[in-house]
Amino acid sequence: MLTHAAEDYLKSIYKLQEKVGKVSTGILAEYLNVKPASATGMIKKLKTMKLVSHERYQGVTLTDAGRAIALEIIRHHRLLELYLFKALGVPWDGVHEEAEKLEHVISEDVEARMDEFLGYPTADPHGAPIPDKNGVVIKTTRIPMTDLRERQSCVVAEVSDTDSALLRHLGSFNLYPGTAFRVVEVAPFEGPFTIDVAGQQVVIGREVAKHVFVDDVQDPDNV
Amino acid sequence: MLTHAAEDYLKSIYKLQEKVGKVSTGILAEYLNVKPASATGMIKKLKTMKLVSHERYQGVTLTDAGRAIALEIIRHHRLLELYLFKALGVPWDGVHEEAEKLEHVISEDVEARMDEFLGYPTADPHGAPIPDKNGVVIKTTRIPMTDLRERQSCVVAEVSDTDSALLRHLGSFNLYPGTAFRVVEVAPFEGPFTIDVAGQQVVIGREVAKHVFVDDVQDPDNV
DNA sequence: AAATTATTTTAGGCATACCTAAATTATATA
DNA sequence: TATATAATTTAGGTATGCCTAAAATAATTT
Repeated sequence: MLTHAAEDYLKSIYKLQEKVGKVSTGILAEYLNVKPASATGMIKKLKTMKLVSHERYQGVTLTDAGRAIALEIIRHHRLLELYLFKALGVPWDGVHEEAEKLEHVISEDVEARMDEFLGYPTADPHGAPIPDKNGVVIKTTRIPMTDLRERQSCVVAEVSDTDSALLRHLGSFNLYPGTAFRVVEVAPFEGPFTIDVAGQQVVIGREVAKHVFVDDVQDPDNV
Repeated sequence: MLTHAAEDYLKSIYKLQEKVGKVSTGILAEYLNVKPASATGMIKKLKTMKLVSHERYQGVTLTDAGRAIALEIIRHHRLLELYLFKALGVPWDGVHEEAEKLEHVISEDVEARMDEFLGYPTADPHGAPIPDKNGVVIKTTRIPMTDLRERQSCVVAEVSDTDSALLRHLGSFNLYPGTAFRVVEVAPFEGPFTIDVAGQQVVIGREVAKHVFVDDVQDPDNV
């Protein structure tokens, strides 16, 4: 069996691979809040287990076996988040931290029961896709909110799950996955977005908008 | 924060203190499946944290602070068992193992939500009492089934939770906490018990009966 | 009381996973 | 191309928590 630390490394390598492509030791260490030397050590260990490929100074890549484990952990995490949210009413800005601890200890049996209870869901409370039991992830188009132009409408698809304060902020405007909004105004010089959510006008700073991803972008009818 | 190992030691010391009174290093080590030398090491560590008292060769005792932590962990464990059983349908012979891992990582917030969902219960699926938030345990009379005599009736109060096969065996006879039965026959020379459970006659071996504790013992009406 | 047996503790090792500091290798700049 | 800078790896150290083997202490038997 893998240690929790090893599982966290595999999960992080997977996420960074998705986000930035090549995963260097330094990037990985920064992401995990450890020193580069520690990352080197774990990478060597994972390599002996054939879970990653690695050539000195060239970055890490997951092997098929490593990716399978990474996706399993991510599935645990996201199912747990949704379960805590729906079954126990844990606020969405708290589920990430909680799931982070539980993902390493939950059994496949309990996971399957939660999956059934939730009706085999495909996204967590932040809109992130839940890999299925075989590690298959459904990828959908996700446009950063910062790409939107004035008068476009769209639906929130996903938001970053790590910053609890950001989530409370977005929650206060009802900006959950599934919520539709329309861009009223984009202030010039990288300024904030004014949007219309269910008839209410709300100002979203650019730094916040960078963490919101949308779907179903529609240009105004009267062009 | 305490390590999982330290929490397990405190919990075990508490349980052994209840069961056998004085807790020696050897007994503790055996209970935890570690060597006596390892137990000595952890006892020293817990002593520096003022969670146990210990004089060389004299056994361990929990301090008030140590007992509070032990009861907190036991509360986590038993609430989790009941939650897994009631909310997710995990069979009662599986909840112990599962809770054993979860008890160290569940937050007070999630625990409070499970407690509310369950309606502030006072016993786990095996009949063991759930300490309240302040560490208060309701103690009730628990007579070993082996003390019963022919024709007495009673109600199952509690069964050992650690042996999964035993639990499946008892479950197959519906011998859950709350189930009433009547002793039909006690075979001589430490032999098995024949009991009547809801009209069905069932034979319970003495070794099994040692792990069943009962309540509400009534002598036959026609004495 | 002395000797044997059992229990407990000390001493020294191993693996995990982190750290800092120094050495190495790669990359960018002059 | 040589040199400065940045990234990565190696080397050596810390803490946890387990182990075995040997020493110390306590309990039991003769």
